[in-house]
Amino acid sequence: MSLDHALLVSLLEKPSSGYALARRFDRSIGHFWQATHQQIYRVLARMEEAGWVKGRLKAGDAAPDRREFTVTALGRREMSRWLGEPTEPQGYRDALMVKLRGAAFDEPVRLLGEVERRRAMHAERLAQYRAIEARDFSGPLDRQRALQYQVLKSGIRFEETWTEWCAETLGLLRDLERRDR
Amino acid sequence: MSLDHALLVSLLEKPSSGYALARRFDRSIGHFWQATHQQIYRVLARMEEAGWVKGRLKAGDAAPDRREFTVTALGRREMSRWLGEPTEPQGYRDALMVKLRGAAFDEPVRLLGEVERRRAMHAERLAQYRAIEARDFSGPLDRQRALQYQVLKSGIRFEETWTEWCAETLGLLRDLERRDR
DNA sequence: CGTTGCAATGCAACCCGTTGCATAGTAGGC
DNA sequence: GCCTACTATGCAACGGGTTGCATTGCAACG
Repeated sequence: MSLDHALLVSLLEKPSSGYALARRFDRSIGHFWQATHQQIYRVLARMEEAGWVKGRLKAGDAAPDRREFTVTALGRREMSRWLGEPTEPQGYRDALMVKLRGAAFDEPVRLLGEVERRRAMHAERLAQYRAIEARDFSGPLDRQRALQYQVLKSGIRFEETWTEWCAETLGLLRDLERRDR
Repeated sequence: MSLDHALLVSLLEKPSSGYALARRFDRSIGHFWQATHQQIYRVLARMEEAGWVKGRLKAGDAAPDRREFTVTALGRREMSRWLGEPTEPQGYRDALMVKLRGAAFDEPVRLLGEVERRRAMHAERLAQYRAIEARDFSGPLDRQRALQYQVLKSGIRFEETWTEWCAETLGLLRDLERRDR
């Protein structure tokens, strides 16, 4: 919800063009949020109309012209207002949970490959996060860095949880198979 | 994604009316998935047309007439087919992360109340899950029970992770405040 | 020089989820 | 007997996200 404010924060951290935002969402932030360029351009247009951001044409040195967006004073005020609002937790609906329950009406062992695949994916992400942690967040951190680190830490914790849970689930599935035979 | 299959599983576990499904989604499953009755009725209509489920009118004893849906053989086959498909992990985009990064451009201390509120919410959910665990999943479990328990366990793990992370975040925010003064 | 590829922006259409509203019947409170 | 509340179903409209396609400009490859 509210891609608007996610973009606002992203632009506060670094003024960018719509394209650059889309690319960045594929990387750092995008691990836990995905947005296509379409959404981004539309949201940017909406925010510009509302006066939260302002786009300036930067004639391309090499690439075609791009519109670089910066956050206005009004945008900052909106940001601040939004910070004060309460936010509800997002239910983490993952199809894997549904499949697990569904597997009771099929052969649970069929999920083995899938769960192992997922375990590997989460383990790999975890490794990526740890690499970022070591590279960018060792040593003393200023305020902004410290807060960014805390967000990264949530990613680390969740990927840890995922990998552990997947491993446990693999054990259960093998157990159920043994029981059936 | 694919509320269709979530409903299919729910109906396999227990044939129900649209209304009952909506209620159940508020409880057990709904902790990590929320669906309004609107969606549910529309999806049910779609699935009935596809022949995955069949609705039978049960003249109400007390309440008004309700249409109880059961899964057809075709629906079971679809379920089984879907189980074989790979599922991508759902990025857990939570506004709280965005706010934390945004707080770098405001007063981080303003988030204290919000994070504490969230910590309490997750702690409470955790307690609920643990209560369900003790009530419904102690002692030996059949296949279906065991799989349901594994889903519940993910809820427990994630809520644990959340509460711990929130507590850590509270520490950081207080730390940043001390630094500023 | 033409083709391929990528940076950068955008339109249009569709689907899904959300919100607000409507209805109809039954049960219980005052 | 009326009002409120709850069960049960549904329509309509809006907004956000997704997908597919289109365009312009530069750069590099053969």
